[in-house]
Amino acid sequence: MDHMARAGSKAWERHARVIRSFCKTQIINMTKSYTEETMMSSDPLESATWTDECQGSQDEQDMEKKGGALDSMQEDLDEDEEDGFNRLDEDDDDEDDEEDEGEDQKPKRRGPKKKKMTKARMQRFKMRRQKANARERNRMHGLNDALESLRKVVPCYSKTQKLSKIETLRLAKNYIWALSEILRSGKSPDLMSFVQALCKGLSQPTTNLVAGCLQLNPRTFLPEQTQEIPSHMQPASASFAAHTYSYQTPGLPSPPYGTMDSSHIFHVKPHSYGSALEPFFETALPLTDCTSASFDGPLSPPLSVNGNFSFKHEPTSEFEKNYAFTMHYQAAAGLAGPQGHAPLYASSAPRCELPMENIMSYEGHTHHERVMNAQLNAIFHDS
DNA sequence: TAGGCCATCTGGTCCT
DNA sequence: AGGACCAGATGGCCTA
Repeated sequence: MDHMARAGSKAWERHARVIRSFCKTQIINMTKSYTEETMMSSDPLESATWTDECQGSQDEQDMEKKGGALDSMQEDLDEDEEDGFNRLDEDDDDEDDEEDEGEDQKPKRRGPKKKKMTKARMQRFKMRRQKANARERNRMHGLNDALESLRKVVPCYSKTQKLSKIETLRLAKNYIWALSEILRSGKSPDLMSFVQALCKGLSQPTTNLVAGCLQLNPRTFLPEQTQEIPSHMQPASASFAAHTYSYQTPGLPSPPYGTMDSSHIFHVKPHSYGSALEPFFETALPLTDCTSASFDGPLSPPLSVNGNFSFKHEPTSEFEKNYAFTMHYQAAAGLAGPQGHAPLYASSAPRCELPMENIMSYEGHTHHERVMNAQLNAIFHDS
């Protein structure tokens, strides 16, 4: 057993030495490559086999650079071959060097029986690597295309202010959940709760964007950190909160994305929570009159998503109040309560008829608008 | 200038 | 063997 252990140990040390030697060589090669790569030009013939996958000048530049690095590495490896240093495929059963092991020994020349990384093999390796890179690029492009498709069907789309990948996924998840909840309950939600559901777990800029797309003031539905849910909110939206936040996936990254527990959402100041839709309802839109408000003015300007709310001020003029959220609000005033909030999916909940040409894409993406109009009309119209 | 986001390369793993 | 998928590393770009 002792003999076997020693033999194993020796074999392991031999293996480790080979690895150390290889790593040292690779580090030297890579260092050389990176210092030379800016001076190297890529092989046009080789590049031609894969630059057709490239979709932009940036890609081409990147790939040329990397190709140069590969060529440089190739040259270094060729040099190493001549020096006998490049033994990538060493046989582990090499017995003739047991006596000259040392900690800092340079890699020794091996016998001719060792396999070499020949130029042909290196060439094959390079080609394989390049093909794999091209496939990976295509795969990621496909993934990005799919993500772009997703961006177009979630309720907030802008070509100029694209949602990030992670925000797109989160918004899509929220959107799916909200729609599912509507299907499950068969009831129309109130708009604010719907927006809250959409914005759950989103960063502030994305929340701004979504809110702006829906022409809501984020301040009215984004809570502050330290306040509690007003008790008088609970009949109206607490059930929604319980629904909405119970499915929150644990372990979301820390801010800016946040964990979005319910306390994070429903911190609405007592004096303001009931005014979530105030800018839209309080004056020009009598809750019982769903036909009086209509506005055919211009669309609002593009939103800023730079972290500041798009609506930094409450609408002051009748024009703003009317225009800020042109909607019809059918409410059973008595059931909606003084704050105008009814249970989210209650049949008596106020129904919103949203002129979708105003609330969705402000960039005139007609297809997207059609899709979203249909979807949101279905939500806020008679269910 | 730091941090966020992104594209790309790369090596590993699994599957066909 | 080769392709798909994945995650880590890296560097560029942009913005606050």
